[in-house]
Amino acid sequence: MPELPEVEVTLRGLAPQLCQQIISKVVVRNYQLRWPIPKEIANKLKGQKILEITRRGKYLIFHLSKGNLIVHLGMSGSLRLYKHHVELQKHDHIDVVFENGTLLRLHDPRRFGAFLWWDKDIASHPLLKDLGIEPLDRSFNGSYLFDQSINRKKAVKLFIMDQQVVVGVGNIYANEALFLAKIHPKIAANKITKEQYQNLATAIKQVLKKAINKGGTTLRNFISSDGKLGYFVQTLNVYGRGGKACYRCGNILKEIRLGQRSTVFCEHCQIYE
DNA sequence: CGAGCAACCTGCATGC
DNA sequence: TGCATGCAGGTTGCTC
Repeated sequence: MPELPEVEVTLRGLAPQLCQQIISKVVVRNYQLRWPIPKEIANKLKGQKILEITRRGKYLIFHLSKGNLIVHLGMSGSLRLYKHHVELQKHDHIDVVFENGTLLRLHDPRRFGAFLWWDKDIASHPLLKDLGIEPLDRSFNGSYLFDQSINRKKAVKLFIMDQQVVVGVGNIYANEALFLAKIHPKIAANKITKEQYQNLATAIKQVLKKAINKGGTTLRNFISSDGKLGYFVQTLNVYGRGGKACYRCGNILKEIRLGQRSTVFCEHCQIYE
């Protein structure tokens, strides 16, 4: 499921319910995620209070009394809260039970997610320490992208999906943002002007914020719901629309592969030069 | 630095 | 109906 907006929506759904709650039990049914879940995780987490939940890129960070729980949803993961008993579904790998009876359940069919313990400075974690800036921060703007692009010859789409440049821009929203900014995905990053990067930064913020807001509208269903969160609620201009007509000019949208990822764009609106 | 690929997994759509 | 193929929103890590 998740790009940044889905993770942010998950965070907003969980935080009000879980902050100040104390973990009474953790059940792990499958330890094999992207990295093996630490064997001692259940004992480690038991009795700890959730002080705060934050997000860094696509990572969720549960700040506990004695350290941090880092969760990544990978390609297919989701976290859901339940107030009452529900039937176990296939791929429900982890349950975190709280003293007030609330259940937090991780579901992840492809098991590309992560569930890790870290009791040192959170910023120093190997998975987090090299991450780029947050796209919704003020410091993320055209000048930043332009400066970062000096000497970078890779395709601009891969450049904005590089988590060391800016976090949270996944394949769907990279396609969408480039369409909005009228930039061809294959242009070398260092060939793009500062003005174009200003448009691109604006487009990225716009696409992400819109998705978060749409996800937010389904938040009321967050608890014990089977409704799908976030995705595809907003209209996608290009992603998944290869071979169909461009909404802006009617031209047939082209689909190519870039870095093994599906890339869709309009050859008329997004000029390659 | 960057392009390309393989890997980690399951589910789903497609075509024969 | 069954089976093989290819693809999917992420990320690491290797080769050349």
